[in-house]
Amino acid sequence: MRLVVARCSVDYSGRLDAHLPLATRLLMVKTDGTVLIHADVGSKALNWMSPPCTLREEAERWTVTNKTGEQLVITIDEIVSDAYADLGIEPGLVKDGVEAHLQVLLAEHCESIGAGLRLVQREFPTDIGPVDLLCRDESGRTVAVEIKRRGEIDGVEQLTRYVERLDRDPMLRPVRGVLAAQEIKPQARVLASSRGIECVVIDYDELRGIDPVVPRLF
Amino acid sequence: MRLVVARCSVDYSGRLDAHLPLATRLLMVKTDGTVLIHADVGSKALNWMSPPCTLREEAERWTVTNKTGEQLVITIDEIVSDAYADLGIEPGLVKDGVEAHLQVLLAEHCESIGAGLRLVQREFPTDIGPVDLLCRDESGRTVAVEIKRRGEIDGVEQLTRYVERLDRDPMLRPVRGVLAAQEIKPQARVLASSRGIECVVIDYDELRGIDPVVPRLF
DNA sequence: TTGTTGATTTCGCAA
DNA sequence: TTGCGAAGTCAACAA
Repeated sequence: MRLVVARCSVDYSGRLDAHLPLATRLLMVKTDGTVLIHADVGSKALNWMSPPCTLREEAERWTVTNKTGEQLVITIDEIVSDAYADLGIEPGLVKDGVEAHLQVLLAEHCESIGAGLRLVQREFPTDIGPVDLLCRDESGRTVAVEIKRRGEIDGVEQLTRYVERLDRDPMLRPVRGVLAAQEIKPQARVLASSRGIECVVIDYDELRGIDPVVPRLF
Repeated sequence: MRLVVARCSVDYSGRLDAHLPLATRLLMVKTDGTVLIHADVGSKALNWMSPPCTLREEAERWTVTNKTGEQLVITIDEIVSDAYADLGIEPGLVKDGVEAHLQVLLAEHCESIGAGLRLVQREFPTDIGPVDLLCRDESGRTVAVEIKRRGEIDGVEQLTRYVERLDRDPMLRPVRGVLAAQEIKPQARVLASSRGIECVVIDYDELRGIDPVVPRLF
């Protein structure tokens, strides 16, 4: 990785056009071709080019291009420092607690979504995409469950489409919908209510505690 | 800005849990508190903490926390280098070609959306949010236009809600919907069709060429 | 402070 | 390769 601190101006032309006036910034050039331009504030780079891309370095003009024709032109006014660091390989990030884990746990413990719920199938296919969980309740009625980490309006819309679709199948009808999430936004709750969709808040830690089918990753 | 290259392992606990095994990485500490951890590949940081947050630095343990209780713990095994650079203030990024520009241009040139279309109002308010453009067609029928850079399912859902809402107003009824975007995804097209919503693809460069009402920014 | 929406979103997975 | 959905999405802006 090469770390250059330089006074520079930048022009990006691609999906949109963007321009950075002359100022001192950090230019990060990675081994895979990635170029990132950072200011001393903010968690996001001001400008960047994602790999695969190539850097052509001239005297005071760096040009980074990718095969889709996007271009990043860095005009160097003054190099403040220029350092190289050998970082070696990256073992990679391990994550725990994403939507996929929640789905696995809820499939194993349907009763956390509603008393007496039994799993029919995970990722039940419909012609507009798979429903997260298809279940039956105590009375044998079909229940379509949409799982989200955070329940928002989009999730309610998505579930509405699934329920509408499944409800056309005489073998499944009548179908009710349940939105299960670790957190449900007020607006989503209102919309769900008006659509006859039930909202259930899931406690991930509690759920993981019931039965450690999926051991902690670290 | 402080740039530290170090062999370290990292644990994040907050919206999820994440772990980085021991390896050499770049630690970027910005003046506003931002901490970013970069490997030598990829355009995204492996781990980070966004401001406002505070860094507590102990011998071999850096702890970054924010007020919502998220925590980033960096365990330092070995410091390879530690440098400081004064970047000064950032004048900021100037952009051209985002959705807002598209809306301005289309408001000026409704005929690009459909022959004979006349603008009634931009950002026409409804009780569920503003419609991008409200127009009338040649026959005097109300047309609600939703503008997106990329037309996807969300945009169709959004427009559907607006049309449904506007259609309740006797002064506007009957209302038809048009999704105008530089690019429209197949699934969005299918859903739009089933909802009776028209899709129009807009050429931004051509549109800007018609009449340079909005001069180029740089 | 909360909510909504756009983004050069990025990223991963599956068809 | 393309399409689609999740993300610690982030960040700007309005209420």
